[in-house]
Amino acid sequence: MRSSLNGTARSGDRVRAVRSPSLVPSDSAGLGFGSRIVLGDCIQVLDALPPASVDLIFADPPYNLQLQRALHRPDDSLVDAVDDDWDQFESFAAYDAFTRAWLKAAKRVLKPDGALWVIGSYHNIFRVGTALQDLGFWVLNDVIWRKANPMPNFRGRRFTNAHETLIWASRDAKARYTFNYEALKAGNEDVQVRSDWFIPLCTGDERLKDGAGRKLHPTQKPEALIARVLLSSSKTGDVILDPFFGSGTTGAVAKRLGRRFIGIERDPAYAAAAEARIALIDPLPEASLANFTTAREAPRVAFSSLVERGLVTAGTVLTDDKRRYVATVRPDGSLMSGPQVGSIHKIGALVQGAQACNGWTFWHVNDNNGRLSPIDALRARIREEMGVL
Amino acid sequence: MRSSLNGTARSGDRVRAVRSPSLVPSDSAGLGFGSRIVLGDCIQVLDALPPASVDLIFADPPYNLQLQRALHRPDDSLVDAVDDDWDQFESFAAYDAFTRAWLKAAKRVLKPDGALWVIGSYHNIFRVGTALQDLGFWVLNDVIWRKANPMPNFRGRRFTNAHETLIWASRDAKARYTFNYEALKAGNEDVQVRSDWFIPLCTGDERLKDGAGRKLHPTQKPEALIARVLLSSSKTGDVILDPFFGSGTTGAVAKRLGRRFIGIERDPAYAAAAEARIALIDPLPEASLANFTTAREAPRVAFSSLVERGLVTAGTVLTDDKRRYVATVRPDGSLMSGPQVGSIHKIGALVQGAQACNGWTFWHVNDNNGRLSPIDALRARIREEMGVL
DNA sequence: ACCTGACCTGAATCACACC
DNA sequence: AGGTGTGATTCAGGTCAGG
Repeated sequence: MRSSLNGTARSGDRVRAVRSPSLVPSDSAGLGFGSRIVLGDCIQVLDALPPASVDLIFADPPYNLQLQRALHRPDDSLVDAVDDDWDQFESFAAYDAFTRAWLKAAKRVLKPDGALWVIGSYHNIFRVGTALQDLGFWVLNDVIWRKANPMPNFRGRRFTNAHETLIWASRDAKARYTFNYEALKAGNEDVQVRSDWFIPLCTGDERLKDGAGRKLHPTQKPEALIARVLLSSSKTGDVILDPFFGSGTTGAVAKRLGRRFIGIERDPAYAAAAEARIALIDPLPEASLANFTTAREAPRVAFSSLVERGLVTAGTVLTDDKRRYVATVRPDGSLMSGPQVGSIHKIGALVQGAQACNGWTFWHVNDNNGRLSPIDALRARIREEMGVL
Repeated sequence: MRSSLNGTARSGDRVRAVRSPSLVPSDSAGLGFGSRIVLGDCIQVLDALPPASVDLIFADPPYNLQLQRALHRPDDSLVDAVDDDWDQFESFAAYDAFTRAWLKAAKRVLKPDGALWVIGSYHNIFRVGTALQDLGFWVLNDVIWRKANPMPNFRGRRFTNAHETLIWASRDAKARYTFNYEALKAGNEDVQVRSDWFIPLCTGDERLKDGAGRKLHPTQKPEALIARVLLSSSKTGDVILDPFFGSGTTGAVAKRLGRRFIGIERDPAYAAAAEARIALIDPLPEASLANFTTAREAPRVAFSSLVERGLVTAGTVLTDDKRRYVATVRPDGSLMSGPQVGSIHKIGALVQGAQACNGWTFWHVNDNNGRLSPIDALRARIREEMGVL
């Protein structure tokens, strides 16, 4: 397999562009001037690049998921798992060795003031972060990608795995890394951008499909995520390197944002799809580059947050407006009526024998004057604090 | 077993309860029955506790590298790349050794089905997560505490560090850990709780002050955060251990929520402040804390018992809710569909060509009005008779 | 054109009691 | 202790067909 990846390379030159490996920057593949996709093993390709030649690296390495068995949704449909060969490692030690090897090679090609982003999940991100630190990278932030629409936990055995983690690190502690603070703040209603980013998954038209209409790549990232990475920590004209290029999202975003890129990918099918994808991208007019706003928070408020903040205390007895029914607040934000436990809505429906009930308007607390006040009034106070109306 | 929890203090031990190290559980310090604060080094105290005696551990370990002079010698630290900055490697190695030592000691005192939470930031959480995995803990989720009111980044050189990371891990991959899924969902608008939690910092009256009005402890965590941890992954009466007790937030929340706790703290001033703080806590009313039976835990009912009791008679034809499939009840409680005979679940799956099927909710009978009613409703009547809801 | 509802899908470490 | 059978469990958002 490995030989086929670079079998066309000349002796002593394992680095080759998918197409037109010219010696000067060109754009015959439509990737943008100075940009290219290189087919091959990422460590070998990195080792063949000149040292200190890259401004920023974005890496989406294998996560080393350790899936035990098939998973079905409650409707019995099968979850399309990431079970590709490239994500299989024998042990944590094997994964660590792989991680240290590519990080070390990546560090060599970074300019002295360069920086690196890596994305991962709890399966691998701790290994990556530890390796980074051991190799002398200097962590600047860990950033949370909060998924707007994550896959639920179908068996109800854990919290919804609703985020992934990115680590942003400079080459070393002395590096004068790029951070476009003012532009980010200006695009964020004049508030500093936080370390938690709320961005939807890559779905719909943005998701690349194969000939049969199936997803081309199992882990394609949303362009909005990469755009925020590049806009925050690179400049126009910078060279961005992605050692696990996959479907080429980094290249697509880099081209659109006026950055150059080097994408390394060992699967020829992915590399070809990426090339075709990126060729269709039109760079944005320079004037328009740095505008993004953070997504609005979902205005949903959990009853449990009222309990957490002490607006309603556990043990409080709620009633309806005519004091016909009662229920007791539990510390987890559920309600109890006799032996029944459930949400404010479920228990509201249950005590009335109704199909459904809006618990926010149904249930009331006694205010200081002995008058009843709906819990919805308390929710409004939380929303005010959140800045959401 | 419970008496042995506090029967190990001997003269010469550095393990000592702050007050009243009695041989039986007591509450002379007002901490709640079975709860206590132990003064001493966390590893030594952990080693003196009986094995497999703790349900849940919550740990907020130090990450300040200056604390390392008190750390233990490196045990199995990995010697790796030769070009690393030696000083830095040394300090990380010392932190790793400390982390592995306390995690190993913590694992010993956990019950087989116990679990552990650790909180940290990008300075230390990767080291902790790696050590956890290497020691055989099984990560269940990483959870993001999104701070409602984080400290801004004053110099404008990074993203606002607006979150901290918690790792929730069971003692090992086989552990049947506690997760109060239904109650959490009920308190969250009937939507399962995600891995990102939005909670304010500990400020105002909740923040403990010293005599001069300065904050008593530099990293006091909000009670709301700990409450969500304990409510999600422990039961009333469980023993919660906090090896870095500090200002005693874990104890305060545990007492309020009807859990027992063991707090280990090496600073007598913190331990004393924690004790005083916790003594003032009133546990919530028992009515709001009662454990309840979830659908998973409800006693099994055999379909044959419905037939035996005449709730369904042999020969009845069952259908699904859309009357697409039929099957006939046999006197032994099995179903027959054509030539196939099997359980309500097996036949339900078979007629649909599905992997699995919950026969209780799939199959229906015609009630007196000619409407369909799931056989699960009949099971509920049996469970009522049994006194279980 | 617009609405409704059925159907599909996403980096997932997703049982457990009983014999 | 290993094999077997029961039976509990999903959210947001997109597409697409049909009215």
